[in-house]
Amino acid sequence: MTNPLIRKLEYGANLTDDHRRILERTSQKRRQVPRKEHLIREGERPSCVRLVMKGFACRYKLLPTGERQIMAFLVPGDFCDLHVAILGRMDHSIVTLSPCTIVDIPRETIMDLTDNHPAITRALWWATLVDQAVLREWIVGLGQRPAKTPIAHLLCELTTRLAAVERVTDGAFDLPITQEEFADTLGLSIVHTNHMLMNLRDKDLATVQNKRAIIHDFEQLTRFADFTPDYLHLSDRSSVDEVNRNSA
Amino acid sequence: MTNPLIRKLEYGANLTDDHRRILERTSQKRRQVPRKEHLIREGERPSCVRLVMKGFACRYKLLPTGERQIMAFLVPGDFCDLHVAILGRMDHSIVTLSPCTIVDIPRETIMDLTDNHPAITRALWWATLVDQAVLREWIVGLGQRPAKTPIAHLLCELTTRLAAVERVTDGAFDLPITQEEFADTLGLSIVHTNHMLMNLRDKDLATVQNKRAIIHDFEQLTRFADFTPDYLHLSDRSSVDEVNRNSA
DNA sequence: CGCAAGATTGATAAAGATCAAGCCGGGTGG
DNA sequence: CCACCCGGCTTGATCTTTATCAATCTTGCG
Repeated sequence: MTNPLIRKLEYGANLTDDHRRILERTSQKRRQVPRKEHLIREGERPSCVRLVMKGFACRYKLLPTGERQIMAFLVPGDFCDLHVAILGRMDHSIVTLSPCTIVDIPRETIMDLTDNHPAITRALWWATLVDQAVLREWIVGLGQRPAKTPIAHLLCELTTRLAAVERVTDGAFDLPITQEEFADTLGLSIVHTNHMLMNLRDKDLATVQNKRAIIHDFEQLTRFADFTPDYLHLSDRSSVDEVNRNSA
Repeated sequence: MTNPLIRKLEYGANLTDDHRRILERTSQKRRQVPRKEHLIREGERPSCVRLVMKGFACRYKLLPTGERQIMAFLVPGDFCDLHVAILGRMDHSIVTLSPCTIVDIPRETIMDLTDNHPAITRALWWATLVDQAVLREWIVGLGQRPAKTPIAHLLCELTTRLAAVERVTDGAFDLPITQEEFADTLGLSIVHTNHMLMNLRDKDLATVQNKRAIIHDFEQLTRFADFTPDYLHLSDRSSVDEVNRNSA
């Protein structure tokens, strides 16, 4: 399995073998992190930038009512905190949703990359802009009522993002997200989230069970969710096509 | 009144007089745009980057149901589409909410800045990361129930952002946003939005009327909305303090 | 003056929350 | 090896929030 960071950045920049070698070198020293472990907490000023190589994590914020709002899912190839290199202070926390393989890249390495490799800088820049586009799309989803659509939309998005880093086979992929975590993402109660997921199952669109998602009909699901992948800016459509083919 | 772009970027970077002069030069050629005019539409690939100098605009997306979701308010000093320089294609539209003064900066000028002025690049980078943090905070707000808090939170945010570019005097500022636009932002009906705004008025926290917002008690309002300005990364707190002083 | 956009008010209906209970599956200790 | 226990999923009943529809009011403006 290829390096998911490199795999992802290929979509946003024309990398040379040289660039690939440099990126490969930065993501050498890996470590394992168990489930439900914090990767970073609100308020911290880390000296490393973390990168997810394997597993799922999420950004979240705790509310004074004790509820938590999840603001992003991090999948292989995603940076946890590239932005703190500039902003300094984390304004939210990140926790693993499954056992993860993490790479820590020293801030100096990032600085070196951005000073000396414009193409890589551009690629990293691109990655954060895609993250931004995803946030905008989530806002669109959360504003929506009724709640059936957003959950289907989220599944479409995850399918597409994971396909881009080759984590989807035969229209199915590991999805270590509990219904409570879905609920915290969509701002719904657990009960209602359950209803919505069963609704998708009843409609033969997708089954989310046993930490695995099976997309029965991606075509139909995208129509149901009014999903268009353009905001993910994965102009190379091959992986998306692959999902279509496999779930057909 | 100073250039709002420069005023804002001062929060994120240490600019020299040289930098200020360069930025001042890029934002020379201004044009007026009436209310409800599109600045850019989904799908376009503009050759200029647009910057708001005066007035309000918003990012939005239209849903197939005909509803619209507003994803960001643009105030003086904000870029409309800095990101298309990298991503290429707009994945949403931008429309003015009031008459606006706009600056068009050719893409080449931006490229020149990013090639030759690392400090300015860093400042622009910082600005987009702050935009990203704002999007995350909106997600937190939209996930929230009941809906009283998010609307108050939005008012706190606008107060703080506008104070940072000196658009707040005596705890009051121009706010050319209709209740329908608030509704499209918060994912609420117009009627309910109206109730929530009146609720804030009844509580003597804030009055939004006649395209103007009056913050009666910023201290109380922030407590009510559980607002902390840290995500705006305006580490220089002077303008925030000013709001407090003036609305006291 | 009169119109049109926007704000307000009231009555009814639907979406979704909350509370409560039962179920299922897999890990653990006796 | 089996009983039990716990986290997560499912189901049902009731209650709150918020939408929808409909009407009236207010205000800026030509």
